[in-house]
Amino acid sequence: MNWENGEYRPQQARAEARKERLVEAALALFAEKGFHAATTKDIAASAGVATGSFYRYFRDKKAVFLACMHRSEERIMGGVAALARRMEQDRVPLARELDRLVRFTVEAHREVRGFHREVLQLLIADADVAALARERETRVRAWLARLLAVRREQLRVDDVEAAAALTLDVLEEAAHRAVIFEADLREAGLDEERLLRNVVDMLRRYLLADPPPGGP
Amino acid sequence: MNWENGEYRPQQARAEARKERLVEAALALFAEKGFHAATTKDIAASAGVATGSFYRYFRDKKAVFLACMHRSEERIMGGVAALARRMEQDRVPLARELDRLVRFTVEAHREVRGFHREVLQLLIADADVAALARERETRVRAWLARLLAVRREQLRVDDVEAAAALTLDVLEEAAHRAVIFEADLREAGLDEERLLRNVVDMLRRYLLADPPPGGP
Amino acid sequence: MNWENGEYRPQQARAEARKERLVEAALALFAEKGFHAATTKDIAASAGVATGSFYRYFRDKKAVFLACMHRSEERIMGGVAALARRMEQDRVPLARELDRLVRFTVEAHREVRGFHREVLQLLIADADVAALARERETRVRAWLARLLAVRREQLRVDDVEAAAALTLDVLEEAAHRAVIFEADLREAGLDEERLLRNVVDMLRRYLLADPPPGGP
Amino acid sequence: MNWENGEYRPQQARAEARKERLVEAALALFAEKGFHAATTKDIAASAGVATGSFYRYFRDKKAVFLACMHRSEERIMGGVAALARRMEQDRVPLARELDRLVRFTVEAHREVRGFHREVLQLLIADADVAALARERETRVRAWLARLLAVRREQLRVDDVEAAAALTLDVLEEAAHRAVIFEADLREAGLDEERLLRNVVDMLRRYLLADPPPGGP
DNA sequence: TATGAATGAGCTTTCATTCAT
DNA sequence: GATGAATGAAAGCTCATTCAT
Repeated sequence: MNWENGEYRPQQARAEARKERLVEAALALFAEKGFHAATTKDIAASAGVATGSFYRYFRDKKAVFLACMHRSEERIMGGVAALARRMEQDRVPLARELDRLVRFTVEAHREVRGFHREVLQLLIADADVAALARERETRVRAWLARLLAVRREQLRVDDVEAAAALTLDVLEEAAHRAVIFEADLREAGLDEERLLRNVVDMLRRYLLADPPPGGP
Repeated sequence: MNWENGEYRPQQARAEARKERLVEAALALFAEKGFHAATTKDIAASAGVATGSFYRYFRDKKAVFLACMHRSEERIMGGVAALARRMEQDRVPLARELDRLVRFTVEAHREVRGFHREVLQLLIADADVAALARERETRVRAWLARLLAVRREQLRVDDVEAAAALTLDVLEEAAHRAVIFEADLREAGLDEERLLRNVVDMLRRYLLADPPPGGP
Repeated sequence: MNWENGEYRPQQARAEARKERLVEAALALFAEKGFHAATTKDIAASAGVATGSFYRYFRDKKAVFLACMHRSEERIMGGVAALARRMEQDRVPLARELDRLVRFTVEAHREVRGFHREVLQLLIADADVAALARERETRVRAWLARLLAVRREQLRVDDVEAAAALTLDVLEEAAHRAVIFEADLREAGLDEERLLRNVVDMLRRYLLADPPPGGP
Repeated sequence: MNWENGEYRPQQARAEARKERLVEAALALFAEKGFHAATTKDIAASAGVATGSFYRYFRDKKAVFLACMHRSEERIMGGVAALARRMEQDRVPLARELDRLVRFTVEAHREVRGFHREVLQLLIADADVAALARERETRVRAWLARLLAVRREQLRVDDVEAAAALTLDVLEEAAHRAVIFEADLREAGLDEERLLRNVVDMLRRYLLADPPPGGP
């Protein structure tokens, strides 16, 4: 057999597809109903497999949650890598890159959605979840810190570490607002575009030595 | 009888005190263990009443959660009102008020802590929770929008609505970071003070027409 | 609360009766179907209570099994004590006492029956069961050793310890045969009386310096 | 096809070897972990065949258990036959033959060990197991009865049938004690040798018209 | 009215058995 | 024929809710 971290590593294409479907189903259900409310039966049924089959691929419910976290990270990091490549190819001023970054973060979160909430939830209770989440955070933060560091001459802030951390927080929070609570936005008489323009403006003012003139 | 929104409105002082204790106990347990892990038996026992008595005061487990949300709002809004009064009494430039606001938000969250996490959790699955949360948000946002509006001459942003919304998001997110994930902060080589100074700086640059010179 | 060794010690008469019924039902079902085949649902239903109620009285399935062992021991030891008293009152030659002992052992086992088999079964897998069983054995063996020791002048064997152990084995085995496998006996063309007379005869020849003349 | 009593009767040598291995593996696992704890997956894996192949050779789990019983009987009866032959060759007094018989029984049980326990277990719940066990018992008892009958002039008991039955019981019980519960023996301050000498002594006193003088 | 024992639906997980490959 | 992944019924146990006292 071929087990690793409570997950079965399938050799065959069909098995891989099945496991894929299970992770996908779990991701959706965790996002929709939360970790506790989403039952393994639900997940299996939603993936079109029998209850027992779930346990061929994952040692227990937590294992599939961790797999979902990995999946979610892959997506985010895949996007981040693509973005980084694009930024490398056509160099533009940081002011415009910040705009891209904000738009990208929102799009990336649109897929991961409610699942993130569950991670925050289990973070407290479970050490494995906490470790994985922190690891991911650290990686993204490091990437952003490097990004800022190599553009230091454009910055007004000295403390690049702290700036990266706060920028990331703002990006995430804005994405949450835009994606998860669109209803809130509407009720507040706002819309996504108006919010995001303000976010970009705020980050520019905060980070850049020479922000573009004009408000959001 | 006198039921309202799944809660019993007690006439007698003793009953009022009991209900009080139940909400208090629930708030603590929800924050500590989460909505699902905190059992009604736990809550009742922790409040010093019998399991069955719980259901004299609340229609079900969700009802006490909503009551906790009200309680949590009362606290926040009480603090907000006190802050507003203080701001009214000794008028200082918005730049300094922003500093106060950030510190206050962190302190306010320190008390409500884990419970907030649960609200975010149930927000998605439950319409009542969502409605209540939105209502609260709206009220706080309106307050902040008014605060900014009357200091319009100090602002560089025109869209006060959007600015209030974004400012609130940043405040909340920063509070979460500072209060809930201190461990993360430490691991990232940061500390609360460094984070908060950056938050204040960012908000000043974003909001103020004439921000104080110097970085965070 | 009042928990002890995975068992709830009820204060009230009604609760006591319920627990009683549960132990009784468990004893019967374990004897009839074995530990694994007897489900907690079965036990609860057979005792006339809900599944969940089972777990108010016993921490888990093993706990009720241990309770059954205690119950079974109480019965055996109660009988042994009564027998010992009777033996004390009207002193008769050991030869006749052995007859009594055999008859008594059979009767005692008739009640406990198949449950004993389960004890033997779980003995191997579970340390708690093993400890309890060994303790009981030791106590009975000690009692029998004392019985023989004070009648030493009637014995032909010197090694009272070993004699007591073997006698006990023979008693138990004979009781099993007589009680559990009556069908076997019948098929073998035997009957209980014929078997027991042989047992008594064997023990007399083995133990007594001066066994009564004549065969079984 | 060629099915019989839930077992497939293979024609080919390779298939025969496979079935053999399955029975052997099952025997070991039943003895080690018990009927319920030993899974068909375990058994198949331990025999080096696929899970599904198990069901080509046995209708279900019970079928392999019955096959194990047959296998166990073959062993016992093989040993009995060998013993009988040896007894036929060098005729010695029954007193010495009893000693051999006791030692032999213990050795025979040492191999079958835990499996016997499982038979006792399933005996009650399952008619087929009971029938098979009874059949085996009957055969051995008949053999012992014949053995005693042809040595009738050395016996003090008349009822050879009953004597054979009881002797067998004692042999089995002693073997159990000696093999399975060595720990118990030690705790009781005894050892195997001391127990077995007493058993031989007891059987001699019980069976023989002219037992050797001296105690165990 | 307050109590807390009783309820039972529903959860996660296991495993004898089947069946597509 | 052999394989081992897939199946799903059923296990032990929990807990929101009810109800007799």
